[in-house]
Amino acid sequence: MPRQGLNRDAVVRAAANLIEEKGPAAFSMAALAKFLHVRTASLYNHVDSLQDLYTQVGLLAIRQMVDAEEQAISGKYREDALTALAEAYRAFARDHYHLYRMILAAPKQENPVLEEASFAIVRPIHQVLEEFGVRGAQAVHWQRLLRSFMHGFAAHEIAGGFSHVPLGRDESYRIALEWIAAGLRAAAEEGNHACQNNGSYR
Amino acid sequence: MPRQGLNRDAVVRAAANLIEEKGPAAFSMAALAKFLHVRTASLYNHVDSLQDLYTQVGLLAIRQMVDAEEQAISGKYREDALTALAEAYRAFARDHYHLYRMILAAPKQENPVLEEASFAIVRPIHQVLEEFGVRGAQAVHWQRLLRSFMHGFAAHEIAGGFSHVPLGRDESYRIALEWIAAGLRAAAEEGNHACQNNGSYR
DNA sequence: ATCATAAAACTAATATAATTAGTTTTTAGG
DNA sequence: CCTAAAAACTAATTATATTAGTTTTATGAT
Repeated sequence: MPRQGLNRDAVVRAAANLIEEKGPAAFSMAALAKFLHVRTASLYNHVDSLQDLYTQVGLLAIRQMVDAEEQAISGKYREDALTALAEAYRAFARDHYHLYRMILAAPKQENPVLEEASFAIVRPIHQVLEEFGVRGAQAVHWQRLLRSFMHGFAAHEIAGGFSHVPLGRDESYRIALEWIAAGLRAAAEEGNHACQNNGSYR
Repeated sequence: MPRQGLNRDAVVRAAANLIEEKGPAAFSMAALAKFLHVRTASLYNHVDSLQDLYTQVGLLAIRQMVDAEEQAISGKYREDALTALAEAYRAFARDHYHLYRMILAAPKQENPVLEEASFAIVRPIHQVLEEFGVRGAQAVHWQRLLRSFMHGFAAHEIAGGFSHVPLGRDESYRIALEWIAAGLRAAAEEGNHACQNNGSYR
């Protein structure tokens, strides 16, 4: 048994690759073990359980996604940053869609690690909103709108839910983002001279 | 063996109930069989496979959701209809969130049945857009925006992704819908006196 | 160099899952 | 009342995750 030199990280990365390549349906401890030229039981030296492995893969996916987002917006501002962010989000979901699913597929109970990591996904979004001058409570509301839209669009695109009509999805995405950008400008404007009615937004 | 009087429909409904109650993790052919006071193998008289069962449960969920949407908007118009539709969508996802997941969890390959049924989910949305006077290509784009937002919001809410900040999610939802309504009014307006530039939207 | 120890692999076994084949029982219609 | 299809059953197969206990390999201290 020539030692394989595995560790937790290598196992998680291999799992992510395998899931991304063949899909989660084809994934199993046995499949991963075969891929790594190791017996199934050996994986438990590095990983607590299949659930644990899934959690780790989810964390990895989140980190990759946040990286992509931050890279996309670096050096860009306002509308450009918004477009770049949204395009990066969509591209990641499209190109790594098995991984993308695992991010939100994690059960909401427990998993404080994943909870915290998914917090990181919001940071680039808030940065863009900040540039638009949208702050405070408004920033929370608009972050939710933007994130919901991006995720929903990606989810439908992945599931093939937009394919009935051949009309360009790129076009749909662009139009939606333009309207959201207009909303951000309006919200920033409103936020500027709104000091007396601080409690009621809009 | 006092015959249980099962049929395809009863099995599917029981599966849906069981999944909704205990979650998909606790679901299995064995669990369903026990619930129905039947041996596991007997289920295969009514259902081809676990996959088949999942597909059927997904179809059932879609039907229930469309019903809820149509009931919500009946007798309402424009902004009222939009609000009612969105609220019904969100409520369904919240109250039946295990079922809601199965709607989009279906693999995009095969499953023409489910593909067709999910088409029905769009109909109520288009009806609302029609009332706003949004038609043609615009209707497709705005339907995608609205549907993406509703799904994304529901998905994040279900996953607990909005809970970090205690700021009201109801408020966020309301604000977003108001902005979308404004967009629909603008799109309808633009659509009315746009006859020469038919090809480029916005 | 050697050797003790912890980690990393292994073998073997258990429990549970989905699924299929083949058999018996029930029930509804002629 | 009897027959044939449907609905239940038993039993077996294959695959899964997981655990216990064992052997091997590196590595770091002597």
